[in-house]
Amino acid sequence: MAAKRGAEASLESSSSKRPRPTGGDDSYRDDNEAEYLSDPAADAALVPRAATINFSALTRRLAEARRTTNTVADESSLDAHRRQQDSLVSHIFMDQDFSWLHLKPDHASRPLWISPEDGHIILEAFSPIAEQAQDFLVAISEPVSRPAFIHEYKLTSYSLYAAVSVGLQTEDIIEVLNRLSKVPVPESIISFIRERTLSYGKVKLVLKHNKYFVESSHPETLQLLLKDKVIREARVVTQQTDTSIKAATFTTTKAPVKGNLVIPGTKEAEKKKDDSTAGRPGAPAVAGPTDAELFTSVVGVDGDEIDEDDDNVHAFEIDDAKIDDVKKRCNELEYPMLEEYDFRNDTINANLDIDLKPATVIRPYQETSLSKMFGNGRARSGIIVLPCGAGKTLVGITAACTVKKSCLVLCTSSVSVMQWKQQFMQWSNVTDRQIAVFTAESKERFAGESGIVVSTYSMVANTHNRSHESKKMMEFLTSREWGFILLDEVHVVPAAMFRRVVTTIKAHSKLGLTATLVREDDKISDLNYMIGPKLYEANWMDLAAKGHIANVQCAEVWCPMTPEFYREYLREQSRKRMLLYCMNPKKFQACQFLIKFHEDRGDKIIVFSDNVFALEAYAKKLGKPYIHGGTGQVERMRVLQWFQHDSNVNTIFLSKVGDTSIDLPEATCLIQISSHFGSRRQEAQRLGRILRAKRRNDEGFNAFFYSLVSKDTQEMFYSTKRQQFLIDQGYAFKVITHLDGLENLPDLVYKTKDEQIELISSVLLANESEADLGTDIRAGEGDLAGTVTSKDFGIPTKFPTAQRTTGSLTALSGAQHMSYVEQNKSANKKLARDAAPRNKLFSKRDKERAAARKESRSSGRT
DNA sequence: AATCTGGTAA
DNA sequence: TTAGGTACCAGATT
Repeated sequence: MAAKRGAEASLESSSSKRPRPTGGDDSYRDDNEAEYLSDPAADAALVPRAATINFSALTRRLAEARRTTNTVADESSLDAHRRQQDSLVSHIFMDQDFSWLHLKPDHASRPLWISPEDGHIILEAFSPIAEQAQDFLVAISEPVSRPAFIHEYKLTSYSLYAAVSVGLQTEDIIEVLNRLSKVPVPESIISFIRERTLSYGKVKLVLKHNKYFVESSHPETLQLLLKDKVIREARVVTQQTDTSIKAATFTTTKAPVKGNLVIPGTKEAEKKKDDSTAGRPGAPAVAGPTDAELFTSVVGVDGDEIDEDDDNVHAFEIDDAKIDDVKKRCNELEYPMLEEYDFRNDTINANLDIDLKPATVIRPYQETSLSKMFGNGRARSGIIVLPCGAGKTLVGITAACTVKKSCLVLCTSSVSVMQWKQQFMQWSNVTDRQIAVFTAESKERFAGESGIVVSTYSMVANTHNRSHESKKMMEFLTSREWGFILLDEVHVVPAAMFRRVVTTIKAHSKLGLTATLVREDDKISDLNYMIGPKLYEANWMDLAAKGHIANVQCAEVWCPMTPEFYREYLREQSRKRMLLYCMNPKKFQACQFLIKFHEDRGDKIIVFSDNVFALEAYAKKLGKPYIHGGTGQVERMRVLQWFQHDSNVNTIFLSKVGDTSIDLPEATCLIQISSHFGSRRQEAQRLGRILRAKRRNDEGFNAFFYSLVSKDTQEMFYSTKRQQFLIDQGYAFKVITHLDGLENLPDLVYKTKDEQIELISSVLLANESEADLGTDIRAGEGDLAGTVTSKDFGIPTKFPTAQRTTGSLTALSGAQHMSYVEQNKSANKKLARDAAPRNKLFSKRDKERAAARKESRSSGRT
């Protein structure tokens, strides 16, 4: 509803130029305008001046609208919260005035806006052709944010690199872009695309007959590269030169075509089985008539075949020891090398006779991602991004079954090693003898010349401190040549230690899989040359809409701190603060309430706490089983069994172990009570734990994700950061400031002051040196008035009335960019100073702590 | 098995 | 608006 308004507003015309509300320099706009007006070609295609875009007007209107609908709200944190949201909206909407861009006459049917400033692209996701447009945009640009109605993408060097590597051509990109755009594609963008794609995809790194070749269909490009010192020195000059005439110094061969390569598990594979005759040559890998329309008809996913069909390619050999340098160097020279493996013509490495089981059929998006990988009949190295629960494993297995060579699978933990093996057995026809596991416990080896090895990054990356068996195994791994290496959770690979696996293992092609291609450091872009470009990235919302993954309702629950508790918080150092806000009794109660509520609905609930101390305290108090790193294997299994099969155990508590290293059964509700700072990855990974729960519910949500946040603490800030990834995927976080009925919950924990004090003292006694515990007395803060009712929360009746923040531009588009800063810090300090007499407990504790500070911490695990 | 150490990620 | 505290893994020891 609100979003509809936003859509209309964005088409609103604004006839007069107006100064940008944010102030700032206006001059650039006038310059641009003059330039545009002076272009007669552009003018001809234009509609009257009246139809122009004005984002700033839109923004202002929305702000006004909100102000009037929301008179109740006082100058409160909720208000400040909104202000913060506004400031987080992409600056396109705030600072820039694009009223000088001229709409095409039929702009209404075209879904794109393109910013001439920085290559941002705005997609109207409600457009009838949005889906096709999305396919295209995902191929050429980086998704920035994809909430419900308005998507934002950005053209970057890497995204164009990826586009070229999946076979798109420069002019096609420009043409399709122009077709989809409401305004003529700005010259600045066109030249950016030309400039970038010119060199991209022109050079390939190919491993042939055990030798690495730099290959290109443009000999002049190779010559250009050889001018570089690093590359020249890495070149291997063979005495015996090829007789080809075309480029005297290079080897020249026929470029391969896709021919009749068929990816198993696809519809095409089905058809082929029926045909008794040989497959038709040139049949497109992407048979999906689903995206046949706009995108494929214009561009053609296999466009590069046509291009290369009759071309010759040229190559020179390089020293395999210097591969990494060359790759890096090429990247710097803006000639990133695509890595491709011509596995069908590899006669050196033994084939591995595996295939998907006949009954296995892969889903359309899995097929699409694989077709990007195998589009030209070779295996391209790169990364596929799919949400958890969307079948990443099957994509990997299918790829392995397509390549049919020896394959190394690396994952992060030994648990997922077992899972991979199990999945391989389940989906494909590998035999037990062909697949080997290499972990701390078991060091198997496959029988025969070829096979699959599954291992962990740390097993392969560690150099010293190896057991004898491991050493021997590593020799085996490094000495042989792998056709295919599968990197599960690739986002970990840029880590200093793990990145070495890419160079120590000789593999012809690499496929990285991940759900969350983000890191909190800046190393994620290293993957571009270490592994390859991002070949495909699924839109979570799309998959949810189509029923492949669960439909999740996300909410952030604000739990007020009690005054005494908050006072402690203000006095404490950062480390202890964390414990204070984790153990906030209000949070305790909220947690209890939510568990009760969802257990009554019949949900299976997982509660996450990063903090083991808090984890234990919560779990014990609420009488639920828990698992953390220190929990023994036997105990783990027992608890998981209960959770899975016993209808009396519907809730478990998990520490960080649950993030990666546990094979979690299905759950439908997830509650987070403490987490690792601002890690977007962790947040997304945790959410992924409930995505598998796809009850094929036709309407509404079937999974729930709550973040419990102590109000007015740093947690608010981190929480905002953490959500960013999910918000960009289109998830909307609702803010709940009040859980209705919480006070009336029978046997509510820590209801009385006495109980709360008791909690404090028991905690202090138990664990003074290791961790501090929060304290508190009683909630006092009045909740802020919100304006939206529980209906907006999407849960029928009975659910606690949710009060949440209302719109803002982001809300209109479905996202709530939430931001929180501690307001008025000086006031906080004052509060701490003027603190009423603290509980006696504290002064005693202070003394004790001062004494204990000298002693080094003797903390251990439980 | 339980526990310690060292190394690693986020 | 970054450093550091925390938990996990592998390997070795009794």
